[in-house]
Amino acid sequence: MKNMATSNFKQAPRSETAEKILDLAEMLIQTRGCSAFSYKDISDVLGVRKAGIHYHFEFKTDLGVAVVDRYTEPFGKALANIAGNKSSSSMAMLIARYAEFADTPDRVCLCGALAGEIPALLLKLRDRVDRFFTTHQWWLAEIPKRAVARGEFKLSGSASKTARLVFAALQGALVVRRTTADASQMTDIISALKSQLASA
Amino acid sequence: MKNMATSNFKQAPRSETAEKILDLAEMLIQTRGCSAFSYKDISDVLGVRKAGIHYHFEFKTDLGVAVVDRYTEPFGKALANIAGNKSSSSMAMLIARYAEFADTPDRVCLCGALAGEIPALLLKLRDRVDRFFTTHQWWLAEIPKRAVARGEFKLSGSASKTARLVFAALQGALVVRRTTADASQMTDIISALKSQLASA
DNA sequence: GTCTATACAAAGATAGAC
DNA sequence: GTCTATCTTTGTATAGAC
Repeated sequence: MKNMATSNFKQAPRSETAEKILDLAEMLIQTRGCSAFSYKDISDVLGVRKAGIHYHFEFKTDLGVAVVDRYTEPFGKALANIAGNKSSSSMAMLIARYAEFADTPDRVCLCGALAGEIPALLLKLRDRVDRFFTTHQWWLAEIPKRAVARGEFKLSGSASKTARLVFAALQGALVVRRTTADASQMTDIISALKSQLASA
Repeated sequence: MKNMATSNFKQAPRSETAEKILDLAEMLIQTRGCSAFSYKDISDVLGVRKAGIHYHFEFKTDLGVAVVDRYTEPFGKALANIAGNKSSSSMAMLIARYAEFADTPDRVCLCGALAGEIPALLLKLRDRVDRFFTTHQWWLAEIPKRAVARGEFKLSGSASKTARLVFAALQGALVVRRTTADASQMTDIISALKSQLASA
């Protein structure tokens, strides 16, 4: 787990079209999943032929990897930021940040969406999803540990188990919310999570 | 929410081949998702042509609906059973049952998998997933309420909020576990969940 | 460097053989 | 009632035009 905090995915600067393709692909994966979207979905919107997309991203898996890398980077920064914050509510900040980041209606966490079809993905992409999850759960354990060290609150159970619960609940909440299209699905779960943590 | 407990999906008796198709489709949806599997995946195993599957299930959506209905029925019965049980550990039974039901490595909850690609599904199938989730969360609120009524334990927060947290955590746990292929992902979350509920 | 025309395979579904 | 042969559309990818 060494150097987990600083693992990064530096990205080459990209053309404007490439960024638009990434935007659309990200949205499509989050709403429909990776297998259910095609280059046509993207080319239709951009007004080029399907093959035009292949120039920017030769294979679909490459496109998927690029989307994940771009998605992952600011997320990791936000977590590091929260961990460094010395104020008294880092855990709440963390949950809020997480919820907000995936706050677009109909979207789940990008990596949550991909995790749902892991066996259908090529290894390269699978690894990215795996890494995203591992990193996040590491942070979710690390942040409360630091808060405890600062005397912010006490921890009853194991930090890593609690971290896993929080992470799973957030990922699951995004999925459940989608079926009912009911925003309270998300807010209820977050409030339950907070009150559980407060008493821990 | 009336009659939620008894909503049922009666099923016509089916040929042996049809049952085999359902078995395979269920497995494929749980591992790869609905969009990522095709009739060919099934016909290859069964040793018939793709069109042979279409005889048993004319459209892919029909197959999906049949899979969900078959999956849903015993699940609902198990929940009703647990709710009726007068022993002292219904909540634990519930969680155990839930975990066990989806205990096959690499599989997530069937409806969790489908929820991940809701916008890519036809309405008929979407409704089934929606109903599964609604029913389950109803039970997850109802079961602790009954336990409280029997003096099994006290409830600090709202029952329905807690129910939503439990449900989301279990769904999320199944997804997260898959990426890491680490069984402790599931057991850690369940144990964290139980200890949270015990203190509630 | 950017895109179009085209190829090739796989998808879902129909019509008809047994 | 059960399955095969076949059709059409869509999906991914290559080769080549501008």
